[in-house]
Amino acid sequence: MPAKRPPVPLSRERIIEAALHIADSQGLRRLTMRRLGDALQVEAMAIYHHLPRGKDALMDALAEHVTAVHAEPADSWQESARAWCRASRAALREHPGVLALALTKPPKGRAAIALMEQTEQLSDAGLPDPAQAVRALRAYVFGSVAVEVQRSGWADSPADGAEPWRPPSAGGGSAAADADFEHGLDALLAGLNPRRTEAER
Amino acid sequence: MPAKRPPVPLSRERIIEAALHIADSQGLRRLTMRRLGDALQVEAMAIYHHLPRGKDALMDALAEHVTAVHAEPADSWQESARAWCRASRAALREHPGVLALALTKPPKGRAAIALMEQTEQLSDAGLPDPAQAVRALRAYVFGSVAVEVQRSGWADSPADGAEPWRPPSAGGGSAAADADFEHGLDALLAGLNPRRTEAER
DNA sequence: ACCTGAACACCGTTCAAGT
DNA sequence: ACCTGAACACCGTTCAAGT
Repeated sequence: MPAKRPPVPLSRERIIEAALHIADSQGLRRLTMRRLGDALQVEAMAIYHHLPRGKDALMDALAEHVTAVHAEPADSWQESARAWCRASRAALREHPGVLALALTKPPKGRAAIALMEQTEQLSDAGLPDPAQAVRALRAYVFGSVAVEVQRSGWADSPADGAEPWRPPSAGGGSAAADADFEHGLDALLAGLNPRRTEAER
Repeated sequence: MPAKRPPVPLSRERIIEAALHIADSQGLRRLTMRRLGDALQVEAMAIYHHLPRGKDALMDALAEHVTAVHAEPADSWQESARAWCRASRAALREHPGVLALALTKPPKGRAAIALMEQTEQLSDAGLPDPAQAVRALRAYVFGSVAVEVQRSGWADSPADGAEPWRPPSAGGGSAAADADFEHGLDALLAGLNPRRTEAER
């Protein structure tokens, strides 16, 4: 019987991946340094070598991971905004276990950079207050995902599956939620428009 | 020297009040059964007599407390909706320490009842899909409070004051946030309107 | 009925030590 | 450089016991 040497060395990425899996399948309160070590086939203390600030650093990294979305600028600012709103929603929905962190922790690192890029895209398109527009769009994504995940009852039974998460498919399920999201997004984008009609007459 | 007998007996209300104070001033992660006991001048184990399911029950109670807002029905459904949106926002802003719970935990008890009341108010006003309207309004409140609290950097320094919380008053502070909120709320309410103009012609 | 004390299993983090 | 083992202070929760 061959002696087991850790096949793949520990890394920040592998730690975050494993942490997301635990949080999504068992809930944030069960995400523990020791359990995380077990999942990675390593003593919990080894994690500190890759995340020096310990659990706080882990929480920050999780929030950043699920919140730092990048989307290529499109033809119109509306399409650009639509793209990263959809991407943000998808990322948040995929990881309900860290949603509380994502909605609550101020953006840092790559998340903060992504925010700046988005603001710049809207600024280049000539929007009068691009920062405010980005805030409004972020608020929309945050709010709709929060309500959707709340409604799914995820927080009540976070121990069912190992997969990312599947909204209750029958009756008021994912398709209706998607339609609601797109509909509200359209309305918001229309509201953000520097009302061309008014200026033209 | 008179012997100190606990002056006021422990109660569910006093426990929740103290817990909110700790969460808002020090952060949710520092809200501990033992610390809570200290704040209440009692051994931690005494709390279990009033909250049998322990810390889980406490978390539920906190989410419910900050999320169960009641507002009297007004003349129009718009004014009713405006009233409880404002009340919800105020309650959430007052307690940033439990915002993560409020946005994440499915509504129970008085919170669920408040939701039903709101749906009924919109239903009585003849809105085609009152449940969806309530969801949209809730999402709006959740999202705007989330970005506002995030922006305030509260999660980065939850140890500064004992008072509920004061948004950074200078430069993009509370007044601008209020105006943004009202403006967006107007737009949303307009969008929810069963477009009278279209039906009339 | 309401609270305490001791106990148990578990947690985050440190530090010296191993390789 | 990367990981382990032992240790420390702290945590949630139980249970029998006190009043």
